[in-house]
Amino acid sequence: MELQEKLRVRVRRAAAEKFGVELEQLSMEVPPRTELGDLAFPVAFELAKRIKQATGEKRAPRAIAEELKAELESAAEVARVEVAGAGYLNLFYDRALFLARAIEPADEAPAQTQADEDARPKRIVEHTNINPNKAAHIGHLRNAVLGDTFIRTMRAAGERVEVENYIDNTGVQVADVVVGFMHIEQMTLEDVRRLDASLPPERPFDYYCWDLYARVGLFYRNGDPDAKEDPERLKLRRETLHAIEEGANATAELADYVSMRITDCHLDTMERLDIRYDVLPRESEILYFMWQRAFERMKESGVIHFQTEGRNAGCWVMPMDTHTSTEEHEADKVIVRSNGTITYTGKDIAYQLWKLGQLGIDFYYKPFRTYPDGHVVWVSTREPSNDGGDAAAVPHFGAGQTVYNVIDSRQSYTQEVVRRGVEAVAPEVGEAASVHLSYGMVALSPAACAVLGIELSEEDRARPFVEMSGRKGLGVKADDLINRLEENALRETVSRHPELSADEQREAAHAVAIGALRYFLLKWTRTSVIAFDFQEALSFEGETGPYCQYAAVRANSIFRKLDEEELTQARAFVHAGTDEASQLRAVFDGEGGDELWSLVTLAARLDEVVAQSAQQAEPAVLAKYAFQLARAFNLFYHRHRIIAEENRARRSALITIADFVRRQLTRALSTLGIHVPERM
RNA sequence: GCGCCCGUAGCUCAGUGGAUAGAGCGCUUGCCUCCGGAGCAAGAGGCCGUAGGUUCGACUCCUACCGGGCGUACCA
Repeated sequence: MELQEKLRVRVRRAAAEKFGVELEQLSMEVPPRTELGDLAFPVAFELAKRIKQATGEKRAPRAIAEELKAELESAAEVARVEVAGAGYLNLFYDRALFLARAIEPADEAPAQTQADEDARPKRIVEHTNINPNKAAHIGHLRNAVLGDTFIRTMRAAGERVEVENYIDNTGVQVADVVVGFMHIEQMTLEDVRRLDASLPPERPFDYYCWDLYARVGLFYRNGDPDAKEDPERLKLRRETLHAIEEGANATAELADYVSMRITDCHLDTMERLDIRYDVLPRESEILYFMWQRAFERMKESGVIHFQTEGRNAGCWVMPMDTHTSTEEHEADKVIVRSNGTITYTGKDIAYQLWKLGQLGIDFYYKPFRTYPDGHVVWVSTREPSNDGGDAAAVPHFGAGQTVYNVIDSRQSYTQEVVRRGVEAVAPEVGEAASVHLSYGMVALSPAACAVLGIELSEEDRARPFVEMSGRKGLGVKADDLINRLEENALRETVSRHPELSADEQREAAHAVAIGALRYFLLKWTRTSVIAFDFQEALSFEGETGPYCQYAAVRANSIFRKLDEEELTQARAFVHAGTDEASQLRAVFDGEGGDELWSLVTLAARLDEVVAQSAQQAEPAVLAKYAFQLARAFNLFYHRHRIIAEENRARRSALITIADFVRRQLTRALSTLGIHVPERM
């Protein structure tokens, strides 16, 4: 990276000296093939244009490139420079020198004190956010894996990040399940507790609620899925919702039990995927602590007003000039309903203002769960905690500089409203502080529907995919899919490695299953809709996580057979004097040298790919890179007998390259949340 | 109607304004002499939705059109 910056400066200086052109921007690219060079500057095209503009003189890009060539060639790291194509300036590194530098361990970052850490700008990422009323499905998994990987990528790029998982514990969806327990099953809180304790581990509480939630949907329709909802029965939902908001009654207690138990189940599911959180802000506390202040600020800023006429009479609304009124509805967005209750969007604005430190208020917290490594997830509470021990131990949450909300693209309108609300209340923070990390939904392919035994309507059959629906109980549960992946991986591991203990086999199978799942969810760019297909999701071959893991495992097996001493010697050879360097150059210049070299430059690109992936908030960039690197390594592995190589220079090169690539690949996978097992 | 997203190989998808548009799956054909075949290699397969424009240069940017998806709630 530093080297590239140095070369950039040289080109810019030469352009100024020889042609009198100051280039503010200078693009660099990687040539399509190694034989063309390691770095290309299309600068001559730009210069030709600028010279013509300034003087009217027409100069050939190739001739311009020729004039710049010498300046680049004089750099020590550069072996040679060629002018190619219509006028590219293509640069070739000194391969021996480059390899020696690439394998040097990165400088250790100086240890930070807590005070230093607290002073750094904080990014907040909110993800998962599953309604706590049923088991998580694969759509929720895409959200969580995307969010978690984005966090890992930002941390790898050196950022300070806080992870939040918003719990909508007082919403309609929770109320629906409570209606189910109370009015379909005629259960009290004690009954539900007893039921929960009696459920088998393979059909836990969140699974039970999944089915119950679907039954409630039918209940509202008097048992006919195609019928309209019965207003009498919907009244039960309204009453339940009201009781939950009121608090301090049996219904609210049941709702609290349900939502927290389900949240616990969700955290269990996410823990299987190595996904963890710092804090769980709940809607109940946002309403209790944050709403009044946020409401006042919105009124003061004039971003919302009280509507006295029309369809929205009696509501507090935010005008949305990006939208137009239609026959069905006004363009304004309702924030407070005419009955005085607050819409989801209203609560979301309050939450967002808190996340950006704009309300000057905080929640109370208590520990929700402690992970095996001691990390604590906190949950917001109304009262100071007395079971949490030392209040000073609570980290300072919120007040982020930038907030990323991982939410699917169907909610982009709501997110736009939130952003505008924040911008109006806190112009100094502005719209830029709120980022909607939008992604496409996970739908079911026709084949997946067939597997699940879902009967499709004629209309649905004509479509490429079918939307999942929690309300209808239509979808693939996250734990079911993970279970199937683990079963398949275990079967494979047992047959490949009968010599391993059962624990080791299970551990390897788990790593493979998670690798497969995380990679499957990350390989698509954010905007694309995933049409979920079992065969594809369960595959361990081709462009998959296990393919990448396998490459790293094979690399590790080389070093199991090699002495520690041999690696040290190989590295010493690469680092040694001019004589060894010229022998190394000969290796790269010899047959298959370009292929070896392209593997080195690809592996060396990890840091810039991580930076790019973080900057674009696009984990797929890193996922594709990991796959590409694994593919290149597999080819290398196939072509070269590393341990058997007798030529000293060649052997040293092969060993250090294999070691370098496995370290970079392992780091890339780890940033994707994919662990490399010992054997698989 | 309005807003956002998407049309690239048989299928599913990558593709910073730049050089010969790539991958996986599927299909055809080869490869265990071992550091692991969850692998490697080769082959077939493309008016990059259509038509204009900008540019030295367009899959990429702009405009129009055609086709698809999702929003556009006093649901969350």
